[in-house]
Amino acid sequence: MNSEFTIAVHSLVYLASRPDRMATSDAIARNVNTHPSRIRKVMSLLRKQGYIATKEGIGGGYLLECLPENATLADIYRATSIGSIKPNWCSGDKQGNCSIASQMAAVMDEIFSDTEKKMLQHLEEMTVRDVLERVRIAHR
Amino acid sequence: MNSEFTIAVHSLVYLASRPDRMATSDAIARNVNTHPSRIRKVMSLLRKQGYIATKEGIGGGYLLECLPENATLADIYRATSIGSIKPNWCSGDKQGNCSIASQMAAVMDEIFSDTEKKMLQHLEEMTVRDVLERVRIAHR
DNA sequence: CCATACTGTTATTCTAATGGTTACAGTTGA
DNA sequence: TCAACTGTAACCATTAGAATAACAGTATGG
Repeated sequence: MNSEFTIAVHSLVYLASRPDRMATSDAIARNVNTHPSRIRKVMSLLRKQGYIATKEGIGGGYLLECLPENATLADIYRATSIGSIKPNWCSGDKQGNCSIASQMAAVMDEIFSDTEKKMLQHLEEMTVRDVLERVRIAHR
Repeated sequence: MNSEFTIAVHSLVYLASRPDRMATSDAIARNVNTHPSRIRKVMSLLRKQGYIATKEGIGGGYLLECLPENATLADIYRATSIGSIKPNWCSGDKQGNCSIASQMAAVMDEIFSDTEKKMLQHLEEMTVRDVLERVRIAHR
């Protein structure tokens, strides 16, 4: 799996932990330990789904728009990494006349897509608030 | 996810489809569309778990040792790709004193590991025989 | 017992994916 | 208008992944 999911979850948890629920890409990047530009790219995806709002200009940054208990990890996964469970590489040969070689890629595709759905059902049960809780408990 | 899982499933399905349940790495590689050496590497993993037997020397190759209806995709995933759901990249800074930055990696680790377990529960319900069936149905 | 046809494994090379960095235009408030 | 932000795209560096080569080990048939 793609690490933009990790970055997105971390960023939202970080925002949720702040009293004003705001931070700049720079502050988030320092906490996440990556480049501000990468944060901005991921935040862009989250903004398009309405989980955060952006304020440009001086005193700007990112603001958590949703309640931490309403943002599920499934939402975040869908916004950042859908399809990433499937490897890029495909086996077989679609054009060939062997039934296995020609159909395997399509069948595996279905299997990966079904598996991802199950994964999402599980991620549906965890929210940004839950993750923040877990972080705080782990910190003791 | 790692494509060795795909190669392993494809190879086992291919073996299951053969009347004698045998094939050389060369024949499997042609069907899967990769290099024989890669097949041998993956088959080595499957052999260690007892799903196939190897015969070296002339007339040798790989033999399906289990019943196709007993080999689940979860078994194959465990043999080839366990842990591959988790990205290599980790956020935060374990040494730092911010509770979020220092704990996030561990919490995400747990989340990925739980998610992988759910995935395995789903893969548990599909066998090599089922995949072969699906391939045959898709071929019509 | 030797030539042949296999597997097992490691090392090397090539390619694609990923993450880091830079650059710069656009936006906003003091 | 300047300074502090975001939005994006482009580029570079690193790493992971796949293909290939190489060769030792093993079994079989002549």
